[in-house]
Amino acid sequence: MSEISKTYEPPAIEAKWYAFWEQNGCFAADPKSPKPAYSIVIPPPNVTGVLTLGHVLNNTIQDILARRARMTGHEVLWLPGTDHAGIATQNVVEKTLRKEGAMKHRDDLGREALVAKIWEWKEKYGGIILKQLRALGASCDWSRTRFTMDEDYSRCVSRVFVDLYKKGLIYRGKRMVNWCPASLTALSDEEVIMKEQKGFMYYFKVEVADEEPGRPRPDDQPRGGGAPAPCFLTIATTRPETIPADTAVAVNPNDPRYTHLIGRHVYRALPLEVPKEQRRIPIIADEHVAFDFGTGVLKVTPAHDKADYEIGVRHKLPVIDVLTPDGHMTAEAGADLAGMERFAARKKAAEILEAAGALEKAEPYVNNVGFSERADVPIEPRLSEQWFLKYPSVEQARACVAAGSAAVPGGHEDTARSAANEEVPLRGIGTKPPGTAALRFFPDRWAKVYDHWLNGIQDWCISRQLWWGHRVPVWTVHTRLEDGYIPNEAAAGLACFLQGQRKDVTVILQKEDGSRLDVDLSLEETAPPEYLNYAGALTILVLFEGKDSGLEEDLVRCGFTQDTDVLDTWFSSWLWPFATMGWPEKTDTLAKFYPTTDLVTGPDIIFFWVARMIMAGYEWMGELPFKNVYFTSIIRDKQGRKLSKSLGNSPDPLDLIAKFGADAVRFGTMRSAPLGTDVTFDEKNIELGRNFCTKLWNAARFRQMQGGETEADIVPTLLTSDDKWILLRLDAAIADVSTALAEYRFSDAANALYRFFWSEYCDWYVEAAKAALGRVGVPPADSGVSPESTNVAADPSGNDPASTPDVPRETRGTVGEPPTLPADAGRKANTLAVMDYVFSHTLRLFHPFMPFITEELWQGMGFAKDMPAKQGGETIMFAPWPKPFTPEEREYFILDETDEQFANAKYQVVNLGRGLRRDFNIASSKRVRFVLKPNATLAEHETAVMQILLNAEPLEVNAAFAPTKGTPVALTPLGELFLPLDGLIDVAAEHERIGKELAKVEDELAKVRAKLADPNFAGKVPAKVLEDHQQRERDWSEKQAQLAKMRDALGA
RNA sequence: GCGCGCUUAGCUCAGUGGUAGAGCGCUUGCUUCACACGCAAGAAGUCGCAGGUUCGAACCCUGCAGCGCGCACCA
Repeated sequence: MSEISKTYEPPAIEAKWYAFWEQNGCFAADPKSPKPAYSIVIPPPNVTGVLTLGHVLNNTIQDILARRARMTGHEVLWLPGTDHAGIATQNVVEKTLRKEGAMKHRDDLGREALVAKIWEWKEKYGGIILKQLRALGASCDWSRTRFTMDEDYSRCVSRVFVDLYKKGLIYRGKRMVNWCPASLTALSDEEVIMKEQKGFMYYFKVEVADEEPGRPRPDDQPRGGGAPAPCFLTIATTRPETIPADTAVAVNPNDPRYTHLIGRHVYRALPLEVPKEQRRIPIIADEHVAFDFGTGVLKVTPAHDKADYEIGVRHKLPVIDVLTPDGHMTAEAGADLAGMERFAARKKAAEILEAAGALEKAEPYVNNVGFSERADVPIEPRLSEQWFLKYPSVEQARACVAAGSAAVPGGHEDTARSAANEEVPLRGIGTKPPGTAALRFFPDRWAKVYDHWLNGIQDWCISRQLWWGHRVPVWTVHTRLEDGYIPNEAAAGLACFLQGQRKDVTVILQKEDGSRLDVDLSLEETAPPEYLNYAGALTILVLFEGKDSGLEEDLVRCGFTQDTDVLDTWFSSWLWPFATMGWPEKTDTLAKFYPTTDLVTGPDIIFFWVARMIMAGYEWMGELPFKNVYFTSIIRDKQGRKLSKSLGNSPDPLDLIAKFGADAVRFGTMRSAPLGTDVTFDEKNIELGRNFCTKLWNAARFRQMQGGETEADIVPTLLTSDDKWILLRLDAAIADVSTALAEYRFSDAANALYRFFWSEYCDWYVEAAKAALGRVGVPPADSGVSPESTNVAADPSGNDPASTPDVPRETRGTVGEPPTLPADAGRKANTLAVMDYVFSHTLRLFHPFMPFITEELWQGMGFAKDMPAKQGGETIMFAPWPKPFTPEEREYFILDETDEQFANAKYQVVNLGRGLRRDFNIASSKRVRFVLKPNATLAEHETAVMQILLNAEPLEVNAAFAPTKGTPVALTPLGELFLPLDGLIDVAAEHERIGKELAKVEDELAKVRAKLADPNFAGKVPAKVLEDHQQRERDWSEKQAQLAKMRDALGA
C-alpha cells in the first residue's frame, strides 16, 4: 500500500478485485468438494430489468450469506440467472417496436417474427442486470448462469406440464378468468391487484313485465297492509354499461319485499332499440343476493361478473357478451354503445337511462376494482377457454412451515442454521404440531400469510394469450370416433404409432365432455368396450417434452396443431431451484447443493413464487427446495411510497455506486434495513457507509505509518489494560456479529461492526495506543532493537500498578510533552501486534458486508501473507471466520474483567476531564495542565494514556495536591481531577457548577433510596437486582459526600 | 369484514420487566502531525391514549385511536 490517499477511492479497487476473484475461480462451486454445502439460488430478475434498490438489498443479503458461508468453510453455490418474464418483456419489446415504427400491432409481425425480435432484444440487453450485480460485488458462480427459456430449462417446463397432465391435475376449461384488456391475456388471481376506485352507484328502475296467463299484474295484488306492489323494481349498479348483457334479475328468496315477484319478469332497460318483448328477463331467487346492499335487487350479468356467472350456471341463464377482448362494447350492447370504450360507455349508458327517465339517482361510490398488475388497468372478468392447474403437493406445502427467528437459540455460526435441519421443537404456526415443520420464514409472521393463502387456493390459470414464453406443449386434432374407427386416418395412424413406439410421447383421447378415453391405440383389436361404445367428437392430444422438430413436422402433416397459448411465467419460475441444477438428470450439482440452504426474496412474491416453489419441490424432488426463507424489507421513499420508476423516486444504484462506492452502498443499505420492517431510503445512509469506508481506510493508513512487522506474535505479559480492553471488545463484537448473522439480523450485525470499529477501536483504542507508539515518525528511544525482539527489557505491563518500578526515561508525576513522548520498543511492537490482530479479525468480520475494501486492505496490509493459501493467503474470501476466544485463549492473554473495568475507569477520567475543558471553554486542541489526585497508585503508562487522551500538558499525578480555592474539579473513578486555571478562577461559577451536579446526584440518590425503602421491593426482588440497587445507593451517596465537601471548601 | 404490522429525540429507527439509546440533523469549539467523509463537548423524549398485571412497565395483558400492509368482498 504505497502512496496511500487520504480517502478510499473505490472504482479502480473494485474493478481490480472483482476481476481477480473471477479469474481465480473464487465464485465457482465444486460439487466434488468435501466441504459441507451452502447453496442459494438467486430470485431471477426479469431479463430486461435493470438494477433497483430492491435488488441491491436482496442481493447484498445473498452475497453476505454466501461470503460468510465460504469463510465458515462451506462449499458455496450462489446460482444466478434471469427470468423471461412473459408479459413484462413482451410489453417492453412491443412498445419499442411500435415506437420505432416496426409495427403497429403484434399481428403485423406475426408470432415467429415477434418472438425472434424479443430474442434479439434479450441477447442485446438481457445481460445488463447481471453485469450490474457484478458491480455490486455479487459472488455468483457466473459459469452457471441460467435463463428460464434456455433449452434445458424449457424441457423441464414441458416435462412438468406433461407430468401434471398425466396426473390429471391440468385441464382445459371454459371459465371466468381475469382478463387484461391491455395485454389481451388471461391472468392468475395473484396478478390482480385490488384498488379503491371512486365511481358512482347508479340506481335505475326496470318495469315488471305485464302478465303471463293466470298471473295478476303486480299492482292488482296488494300485499299485507294494502300498499300496492310496485310495477317497477329499482336496481343498484356500478356498471350500467353491462345492462345489455343482463339475463336475469335476482332477489334473495327470503326477502319479503320481493318474494311475490319471483318467477315473473322485468324488461331489461337496454338496449333501447331492441323490442321490449325481446328484453324480457326473469326475476330469480338466489341466496347470493344480500338484503341490505343497494335495493336488494341484483342485475345478473353472467358474461361480465364472476359471481353472476355462477348464478347463471345455477339458473341456466343465457350468456350475452357485450365486451370485446380489448374492452370495447360489441354490437350487442346496442347502437348507442357499440364500439365505445368501456368507461366512456359507462357514462353514456347512464345518460341514456337518464334520458329515458329510468335513472333514479347516481351516488358517488368507492369500491374495490381489480387491476392488472403489469398493465395497471382494470381487469375484466371474462369467460374464456384456458388451461388450469390443480395445485400439487398442497398438503405437504402446508405442513412444512414453522415460525422462524424467535425460536433460534442464541449462538454463533451454524447453530441457528443447523437447528433448522433438526427436529428441534419450534414455535409452531396454527394447527401444525411443533417438530413437524422443516422450513422457516424470517420474519416468521409471513408463515401465517402463507398458510392463509394455501388454505383457500383456487386452481391456477396457467395459460396466457401471449407469444413470449413456453408454449403449451399440447398438440391436438379434432376428429370423430365412429364404429370404433377414426375417420381421420393420418392422425389416427400417427397417434397409434406414437402410442406404440414412443414412450416419451403421451397420447390422449378426449371425449366431447372432456373426459378421457383410456385406450391403447396400438392394441386396437383388444380395445375395451368403452372404445367401441363411444361414438362422437373426439380430440386427440399429443404431449411431449422439449423440442422435436421431426415429430412436430409429422404432427403438422397429420393435421395436428400446437396450442397457441404460452404458460404463465411463474409456471417456469417455480422449478427454479432444481431446474437450474440439471434436473431431471441426477447431477452432481443436485446431489451436492439441493435442497438449497437459504432463499432471499421479497414478501410480495410469497404466493407467486415461494409457495409454488415449495409445492414443486415436494412434487418433483420429494423435499423442500430450501431450508430458510428470508423476506426482505420493502424500500420506500421519505414519503413512505414504494420506489418506482414512474414516480421518479427510485435512485439508480449504479449512480450511487459510482458516487459512494459499492461497499458504501452495501453497508449503508444493510445498516438501515432491519428484519421485518419496511425501510425508508435516505442517501444519508449511503453517505454513512462511504464515511465508514474512509474511516476504515484511514485507520489502516495509521497502522501502516507505524511500520514494524505485520502480525507479530502478541506477548501476553506486555499487554496493557487498553490492549486487553480492545481484545475483549473485539471478542464481544465477534460474538454479536456472528449471532446476528445466524439470526438473519443483518442491520444489527452491521451496527455492531460500526460501533465496535469506530467507537471502540478508533475512538479509544487507537488514541490510547498512541501512548505506547510514541510520536509518529520519531524513532523510539531505544530504536535499533528489532520490534519482534520482545525479550528486551521492557516495562512490565501497566495492569499492575503496584509493581511498577522507576522508569528512568520518564519524569515522575509529569509526563513529558507529547511530541517527545518516548515509547518502549517492546511495548510498541506488542501494541502493533494487537492492532494487527484486531485489524485482521475486523476485516474478516467486515468482508461479507464490504468485500472490496476489505480485500484491498487484507492484501495491502500484508495479512494475506501470514495465512495458508486456501485460507486467506490468496484472498480474504476464504480466510477463516473469526471465533470468540476459547477459555484457553482467555487465559493465555490474561484477559479478565479487572482490566476491562480499569480501562473503562480511565476513559471515564478522560470524559470527565474533557467535560471540564468544555465547561471552561478551553479548546480541545489547547494543551492544558490537569492534576489528578489519585485514589490508588497508577502506572506511568496509564498516566501517559490519559494525558494523551486529555491532550494535557502536563497531567500531573499528585496525591498531595492542594488546589487554589475554586479550582474546577471532577470526581472520577481514579480520583479527583483538577483543571487549575491560574488567575482565572471564578469561585461563584465553580460553586454553581458543583451545586448543579450535586442536585443531580441527590435526585438519583433519592430515587434509589425510595425504592430500597419500599418493603415490597426488598422483599420480592431478585437478589441480583437488590444488590445492584444497594451498590448504586453506595456509589451515589459517596459521590454526594464528596461533592458536598468540595462545595463546602469553596465557602458560601 | 378478517388478519398482520407500526406508533420511542426535529427525522429515520434500535431497545422483550430493573438508571431511556444510535445515526442523521441541530448548537459550541477545534486545519490536535490516520481521517473535516474528521475530532471533542452538548442541547433535545410525560416511550400514541386509557385501563390492568407487577415491588417495579417503553417492554406483559385488555380496550381505544392514528398510520401502513395483506386477504376476502355486496351488484
